[in-house]
Amino acid sequence: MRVRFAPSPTGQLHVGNARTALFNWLLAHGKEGAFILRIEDTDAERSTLASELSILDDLRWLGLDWDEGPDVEGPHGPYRQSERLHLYASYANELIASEHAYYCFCSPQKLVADRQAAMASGRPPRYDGSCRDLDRDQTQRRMEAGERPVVRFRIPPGLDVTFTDLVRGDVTFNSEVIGDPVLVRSDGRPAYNFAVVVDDALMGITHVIRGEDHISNTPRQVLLYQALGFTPPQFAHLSLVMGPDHTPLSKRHGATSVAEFRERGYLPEALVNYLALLGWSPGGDEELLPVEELSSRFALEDVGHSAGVFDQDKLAWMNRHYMKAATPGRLAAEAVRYFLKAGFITQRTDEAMEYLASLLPMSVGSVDRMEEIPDRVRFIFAFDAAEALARPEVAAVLGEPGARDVIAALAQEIAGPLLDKEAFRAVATRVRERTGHKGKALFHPIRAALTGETAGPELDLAVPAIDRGAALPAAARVVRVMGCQERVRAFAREMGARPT
RNA sequence: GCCGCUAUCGUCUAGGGGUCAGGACACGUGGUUCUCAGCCACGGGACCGGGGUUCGAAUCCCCGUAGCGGUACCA
Repeated sequence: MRVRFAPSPTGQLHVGNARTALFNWLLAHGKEGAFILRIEDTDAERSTLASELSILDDLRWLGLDWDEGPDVEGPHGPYRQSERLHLYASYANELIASEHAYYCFCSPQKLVADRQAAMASGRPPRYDGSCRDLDRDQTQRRMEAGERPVVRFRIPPGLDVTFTDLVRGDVTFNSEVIGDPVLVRSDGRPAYNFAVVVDDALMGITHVIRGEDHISNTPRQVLLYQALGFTPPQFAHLSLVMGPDHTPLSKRHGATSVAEFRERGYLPEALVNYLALLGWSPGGDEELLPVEELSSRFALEDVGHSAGVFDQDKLAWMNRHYMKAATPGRLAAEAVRYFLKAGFITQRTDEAMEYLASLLPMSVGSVDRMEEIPDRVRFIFAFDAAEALARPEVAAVLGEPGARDVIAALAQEIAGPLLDKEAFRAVATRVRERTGHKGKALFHPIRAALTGETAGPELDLAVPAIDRGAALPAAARVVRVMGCQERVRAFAREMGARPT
């Protein structure tokens, strides 16, 4: 089995295309087939090398490695269509010689006019065949006169073309609705339908798994395989990915490219797991499956037929799951960029990374993506008593019964750094004994004074995290963290300046 | 317009001539907790419409309808 993914390098890798790549990869991986990457860059105006590089990068990030492709090469290369032009030219000549194809001199203007006329009268819009029967001399003369013809494929009339789609079953098109497609453009570059057939045949592709938008191209490709003397591969067409409003997933629905999801802090295994289940079901009740499990269970027969809506909420849920499953060290490596961006860390030193790793378990269960983590622990790095008290919800805590007493007592009881849960508990106990307040009346004011917030991670974790941060040397390159003792004193001072 | 594909909770889906139509996300309620989030429990929620075949249709067939795709010298 040989499958392929053949993107056009005209932008970033869209999640819909990533899913197509993934389904191909899962199939090959589960059946020990080969996964080939081919770059379809015959559209010179829109193709860029930067886009090719970013697509390769995104594929690698997702873990979809390929056996043959533009960077690794292989026995069927080159793997960029722009480097295979001689092959298309040679097969085009062969088709012209066998009269499966012919030169066409019709102007674009005529084609547009014909198409409009056909639509207006309710007929299928297709090429009218004006140049089908030009004789060799005429063709020769016009080419010598400087006209640049296209090469068209001769579609046999009145023929039902049926192919078996591995997802949908038999699909039939009548050749009457298919106009003679352009194989080679007037500038000599091959058109998609031609290049794809030549390449898939020459590269020995056995299963073409692609988006449903190609299903109506398939009959002309099947005919082309036959004319060229190649055996057509098996086809499977995947339904498309939609936005919540059931229109094709696009920018206005939010993130659509793999690069964007990566930037926002989704883990690749979360995106892979989510995408695998969009349009395919492994059958059982479990949905959180490692990639090896996905590939061993994947089968085209179990792929759904209908378009699927991309559900950001479910992706977020899976991402939470994989963030919780990841080790702190891995998470720190993945999330450090967001801390650098927030300015909480200024350099990736070993101490900074270690400190980060210690912070992540308390914050990771409550965010959807890694980019949200710094905000969840912002209280550690950006404490300011005056600012905190200026906020209504924090000021309101002071109005709770006994809150001022608790804070005053806390200011006296904290004698040094609270480096672990036990140290914090001991202080909290002494404050409780001194003030007689417990539960919410005790912890709510403590939270306000120590974090400057009214909500956040549990204090057992948050408080030691603050003082461990405060104990970090300047060389750790973590922004200065104010310790708990200093915090509560500052808070009490500000509180004193605000009478009840 | 023409051709093609598709149709089960809001979403992703399982199932498939007789089922209490199952699960997950989301949502609601309760519990846990100093708080938010999380976590746990419980709950509401679906077979596009109409015909036909059949003892029986969500399931098979036909016709509609709707959505999507194609209808290029884009891919």
